[in-house]
Amino acid sequence: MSVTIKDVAKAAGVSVATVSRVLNNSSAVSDETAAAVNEVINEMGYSPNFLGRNLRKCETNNILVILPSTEHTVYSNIINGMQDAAYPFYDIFLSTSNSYLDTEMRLLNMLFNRTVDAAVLLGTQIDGEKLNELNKSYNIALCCERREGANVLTVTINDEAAAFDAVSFFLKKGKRKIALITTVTSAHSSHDREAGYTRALAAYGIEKDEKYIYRCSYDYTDGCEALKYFMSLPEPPEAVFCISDLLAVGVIKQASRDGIAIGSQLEVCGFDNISLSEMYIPGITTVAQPGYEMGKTVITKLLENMHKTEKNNEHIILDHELIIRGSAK
Amino acid sequence: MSVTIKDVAKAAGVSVATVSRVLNNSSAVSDETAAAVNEVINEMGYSPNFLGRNLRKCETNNILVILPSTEHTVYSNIINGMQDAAYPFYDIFLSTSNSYLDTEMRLLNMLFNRTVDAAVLLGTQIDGEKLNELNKSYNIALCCERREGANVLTVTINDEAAAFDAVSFFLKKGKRKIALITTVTSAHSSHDREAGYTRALAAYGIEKDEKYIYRCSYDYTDGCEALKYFMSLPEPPEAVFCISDLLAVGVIKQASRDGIAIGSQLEVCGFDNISLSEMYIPGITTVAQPGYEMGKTVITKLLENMHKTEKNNEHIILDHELIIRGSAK
DNA sequence: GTGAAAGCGCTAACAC
DNA sequence: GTGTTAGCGCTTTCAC
Repeated sequence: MSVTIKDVAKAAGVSVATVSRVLNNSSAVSDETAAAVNEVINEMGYSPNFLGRNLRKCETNNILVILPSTEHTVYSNIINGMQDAAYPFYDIFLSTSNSYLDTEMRLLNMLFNRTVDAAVLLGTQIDGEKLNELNKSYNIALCCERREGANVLTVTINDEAAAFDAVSFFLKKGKRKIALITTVTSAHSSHDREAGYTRALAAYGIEKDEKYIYRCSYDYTDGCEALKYFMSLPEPPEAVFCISDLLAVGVIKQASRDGIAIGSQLEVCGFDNISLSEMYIPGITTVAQPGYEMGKTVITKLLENMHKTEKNNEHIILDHELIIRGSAK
Repeated sequence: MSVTIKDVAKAAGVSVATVSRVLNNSSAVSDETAAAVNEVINEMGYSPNFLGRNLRKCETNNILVILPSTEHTVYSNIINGMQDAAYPFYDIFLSTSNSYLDTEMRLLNMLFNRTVDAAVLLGTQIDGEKLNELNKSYNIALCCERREGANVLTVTINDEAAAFDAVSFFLKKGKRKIALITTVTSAHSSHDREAGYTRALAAYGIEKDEKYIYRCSYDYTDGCEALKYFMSLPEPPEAVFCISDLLAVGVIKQASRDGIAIGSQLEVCGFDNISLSEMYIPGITTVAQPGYEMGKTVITKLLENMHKTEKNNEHIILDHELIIRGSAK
């Protein structure tokens, strides 16, 4: 196999303890010895075997991040924030669950078998009770999606308030027939966003009307179908609030096929501010989450938890922002 | 700490060796003993510590995949293919380098310190010579981007031929003034695609004209700038071949601002077939890479290499496909 | 079919 | 300031 600490010790004429001290910048070693050891390390191309180190120290300095998918660019900023918060003490491993509970649990084995010290879940299928149980024995956190009943460190925006703001934007401009496109999933953010939609309407004395609500999946083609449905109504909506940018894209794409003028005849607002929303024609008005900050925060707090006896299981809420573009000016 | 194999052995009244045999489904253990041990394992909620196992076996069953970024959805299918090829024997860890050589080397430490058994690089900054050196001591592979001088297992499409096909598509339709938008990076695919562009023109007796070539970065705003430049020419191009879909998006976005009709007045072809290219208005004609198959292939071949004495360092080339959409019919 | 024991590479407590 | 040594949790060889 490869060169070990023993080989280095022998070649440098010192004990393995001394080599270990040099590796860990332990103070109690003379400059000359350190220099000599380092020289041997370089000469031999020695790299410490972390399996030995980790076993001994009972920690790996690795954090697992489970993404629902890499299909969406929503997570990009979050990941950058996470990596910046972790560096240089921890490494972030990304893995994707494709939103399957099975896959999530399989990935969490890395937590159970000590391959990683902690895990962050971005949109999990695991229920609150199970999360609480996991949180007793392991270091976990949620990001982007809260989970009902989970008393676990969580970082999100206030989805209800964000949706309220988006829909209020339409209302303030005089729109009254406002549709909603949402998803039929267990994702809590969808429910919260619908609640914000409902509250905004109520604030203007408008009752939620199920015929203006289209419930579907996440795909952009669902947005296309939604638009067809809305336009088939006797009184089509004047504005559509979508709980994701991808759905908004579908709406606009279908509108372009059907000759409906987006921004004038029909206004559209998305959610997430993925890079696509700026690039699309027209640009898509949307709600931005502070992704980088969310990622940085969740890792920072998680690391704190890992080095404390008493865990902080708070739900941290960061500020959202409405980004106005061509689809709803 | 947590429950160990020793605890299980004691509770089950057997030796640790027997517990280990049960864990590894070793044949030489009686059914009764196995059942008893498994019961204790479940009761105690025991999960083997992989640090111990991995140290002992000198392998982790983890593979590191270094992505340039998670900003782009190009990699999504590739990753799915990789995971399917690895499952259930290996886990795939994703990590992003943001195309920094420093970060790549830092991530490769996981290879040196035995945190992972192998690494796959999707677009690396590391030069061929260094890759060859790494390939001597470690298990590595390239995917998507070949590297000049690297005699390392590599899976790509034939970028030169793909670009040739795309540009030939324009030529066959009678277009003669065909522009190219490419990137000034070390990415080999860009050079190969430019070579394909040049060869296609030459096949029609057209000499490459630098005024029809715009060299920039990867961002979609570069595509916007490129279009402005091309339209400022005395004889603007009739078609534009972009080495990425994102650049094509920029071109089309700017065209919509400037009132240039895409698909008729100007045709545009991208590269990669990211999901956006289907969703855009108009849909973007582009070159598709067989992402899933590429990911599956590179992991399959890499695993073969890891269990052989003689490494297979071949360059595997998979088939590309031209996808025709509204931006160039 | 089962157990005893060595040892993977490393760190850290203890001795000097 | 440095060396000796135990031991982290596991697998595996060798006895029996």
